[in-house]
Amino acid sequence: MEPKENRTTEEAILEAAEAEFIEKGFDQARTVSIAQRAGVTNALLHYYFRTKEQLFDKILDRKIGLIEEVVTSLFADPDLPLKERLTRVISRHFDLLVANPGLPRFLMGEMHRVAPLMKERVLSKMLPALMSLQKEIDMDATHLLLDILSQNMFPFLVGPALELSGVASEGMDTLLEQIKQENITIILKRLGL
Amino acid sequence: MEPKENRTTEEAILEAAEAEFIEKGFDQARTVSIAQRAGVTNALLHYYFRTKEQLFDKILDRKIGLIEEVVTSLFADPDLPLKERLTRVISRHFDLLVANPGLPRFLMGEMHRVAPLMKERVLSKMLPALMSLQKEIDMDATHLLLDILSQNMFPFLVGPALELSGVASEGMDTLLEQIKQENITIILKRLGL
DNA sequence: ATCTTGTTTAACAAACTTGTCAAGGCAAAG
DNA sequence: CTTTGCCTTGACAAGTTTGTTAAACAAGAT
Repeated sequence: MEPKENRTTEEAILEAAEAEFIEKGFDQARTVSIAQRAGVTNALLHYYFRTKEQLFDKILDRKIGLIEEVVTSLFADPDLPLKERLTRVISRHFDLLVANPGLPRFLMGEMHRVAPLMKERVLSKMLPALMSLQKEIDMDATHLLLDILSQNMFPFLVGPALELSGVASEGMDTLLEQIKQENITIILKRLGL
Repeated sequence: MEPKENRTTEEAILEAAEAEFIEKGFDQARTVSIAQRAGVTNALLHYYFRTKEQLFDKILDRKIGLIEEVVTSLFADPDLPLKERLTRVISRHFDLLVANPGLPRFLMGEMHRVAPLMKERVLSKMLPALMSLQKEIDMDATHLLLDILSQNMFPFLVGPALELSGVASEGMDTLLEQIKQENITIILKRLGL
């Protein structure tokens, strides 16, 4: 018999798992809670994904994939002006975070699980881009990249806790856009661009 | 009868708890493990500190206290030149992190527990200093402060994971000093100082 | 010496969580 | 219709972890 076209339940579980894991982190996430969210029993969850960790890894894979996309954008348009390339990287990275506001906190909290995969899949792809970038700037390229990540991620790390200095959700869109532009300006200014 | 002078066991438990909590976070921390580290039984731990959460709160109090110290240094020498004051704040904050390298990761991971206490004890004290600082600079003072925190904390957040770009522990001291000076320069340059 | 108060221990229970199992259901193939 | 293979379920077991309890212990007060 052909594999039945029952992606729905599997997808439902994956979506529920993604929400739960990002919301609560691996430790606080409960498999039964995920199953409930997906509208299935816990046994079914374990039927599709043997263990909690395997389910987690599936989710992690998805998210790392998103970051890979941004990283590969470092290669794109290799003969565009440096200023323009950096602007795009910062912008795309920030947009990624806007679309996944919980991602920074999730990755940071699960760093010990994330690091190996990150090193293997992302850092290796980043290396050539970093090497060529290094030829164009004075400061250490790795350090620059870390600063970009830092500056972009930090609002999302502290934001949920401090409610971004009391700003409600109304002006959120414009505030985020403002922060993004600011981050771009700051990085470019540091390189004298 | 006067309270017996048996601070030793209580302190031992507190120290063990601090190590365990910062090392593993609240969820992964085990009360029995803390008790073992302190060389006592788990029952004794619960005798001194009723619950795991109460013990955690005691530790959190200590750490928040450290941050309070740095924050209050914003008030110190109110008629020192702005440049000098900022330099001191960045420097003291960075030194605090050097002395407590696990603190950023700990605070970030436990943000949901940290945030309320942080808001009440630290942010309130920060407000007057921020108001007066705002009169002296163009950009948003809160944003500036977040950037300072961001820039200082990030190396400690990603450091343990990436091994700080492969740098071993030998050159660590000088590397940290280098990063600190860099952070100071970057912030000052942004303000045109 | 005995009482009292704070300390310490071993054993225990209660709750929670992950993961398994045996059995039934359902839809297409034969 | 029956077989076959995936899907689904309820009940359950096994392990962990927090927190309690009753009883013993040490030492100063009376």
